[in-house]
Amino acid sequence: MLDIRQLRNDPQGVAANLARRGYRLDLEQFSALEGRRKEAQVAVDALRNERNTRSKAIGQAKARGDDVGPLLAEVESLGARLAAGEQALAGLQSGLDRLLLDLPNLLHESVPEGRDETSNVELRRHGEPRRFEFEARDHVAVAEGLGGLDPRSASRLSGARFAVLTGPVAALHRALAQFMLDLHVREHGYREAWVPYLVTRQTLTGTGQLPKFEQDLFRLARAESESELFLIPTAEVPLTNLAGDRIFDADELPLKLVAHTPCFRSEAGSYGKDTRGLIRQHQFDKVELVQIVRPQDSCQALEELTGHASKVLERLELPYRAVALCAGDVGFSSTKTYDLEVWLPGQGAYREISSCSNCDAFQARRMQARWRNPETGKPEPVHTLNGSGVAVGRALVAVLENCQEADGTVTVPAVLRPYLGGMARLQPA
RNA sequence: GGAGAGGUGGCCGAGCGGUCGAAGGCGCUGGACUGGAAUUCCAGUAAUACCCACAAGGUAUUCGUGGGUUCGAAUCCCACCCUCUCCGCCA
Repeated sequence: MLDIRQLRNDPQGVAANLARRGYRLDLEQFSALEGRRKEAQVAVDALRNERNTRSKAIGQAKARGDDVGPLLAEVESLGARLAAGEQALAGLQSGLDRLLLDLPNLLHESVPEGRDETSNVELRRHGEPRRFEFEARDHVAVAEGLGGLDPRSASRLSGARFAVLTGPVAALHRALAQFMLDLHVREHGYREAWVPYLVTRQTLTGTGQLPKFEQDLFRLARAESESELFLIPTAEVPLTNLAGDRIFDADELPLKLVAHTPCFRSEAGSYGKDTRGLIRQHQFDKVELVQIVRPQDSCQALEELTGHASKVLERLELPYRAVALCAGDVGFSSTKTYDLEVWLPGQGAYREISSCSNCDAFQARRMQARWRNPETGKPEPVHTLNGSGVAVGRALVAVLENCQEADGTVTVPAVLRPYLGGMARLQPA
């Protein structure tokens, strides 16, 4: 959520910033609505003030033993007028809230211009894509060769975009997640967390997935109850919301959290994209990094967090590149995002495996995550960051494709071997 | 699923129709004391919105959430959510 004060003080500037994303902010609609809301609120406040004053007078008269009949008569029509005013105000307020909740975050000035991913800026490359002396297969072929992928069963159980992994492939998947978690906890100073995979509408509103992107989520309705829960699309949601409704002391920050969770996405609107293999699934595992920091620290924190995610790929010896997302490609809640793209020999392309975002105060304002700024003594929004460290399913794909051998085996990256009982090579069953 | 208790400010906790944004304590901040500190003493210390210069000052809202009763609700009524204790069931 944007700071409504900034929207009032500098509407042109806000509109110009959002325009970089390709988002058109209707300033006239906003200022008309905001003007009417303000008017209604002033009117309602005045009526409530009158009611409070008169009620107090009635109380005092009663205490003295005076006749309150005339006083009651004076107050007779107040209730109806107040109720009408309050109803009008509530209507205007909810319209304004909805408008505000639907506005994306302002972009950081360093975000490059551009409409879509073709304008993203490559920052650096790490590692040389390996030269294969045989034709590199894609991860589906490699995994099936190992007898570790069962697409028929997956679709029989759950339909399209689900996977069943078995044997060495399932073990490799588990090893990857555990390695990442350990790396971030032991070397990068994150606190391990285990969190709910089902969350409320309010929680998803806090991080920005709702109200606008409900079609991307799996929603669970509970029988004979109006209550509902959603499957998390990323651990960013529960982890970041841990800071919600809190006021941190300065010395409690930064708060660095990591969790390994499944993620669930309905992938509405992505029909036909990445239909083969494990790239795009309704369910996948991810190790997620979240930082809650002081506002002055968030830019630096984004660089560090991206470094933490990069380290995963470096330790796995996977070639990757880092890109800065351009204006049109930065997500709703983010002010600035770096993507890490891993080299996939099966596709001959770099594909996203991590996305690291600085959400500045945008999420903090939505969920009331604050810290007490020693300089002002006041509670002020914290800044929140999140990043994949990294997507486990895609890391599995990357290892299978990059570490495959001509004979169909897969060389296990050295850092994963301790998690596989020392196994150095995955063999066909 | 059955029985009971409860949800109040950064935290703990009193209040149970009117002057209650709410006693008391903890914590925090400032001051006194001290060579410096601890202890002690004094004072201050909620958030949000609106008027307004995001100052001072003022108004409104907020005592789990949403409704209701009332001139007036933290306090009474209804529904829902959540927490805790005991019993049952269960990975």
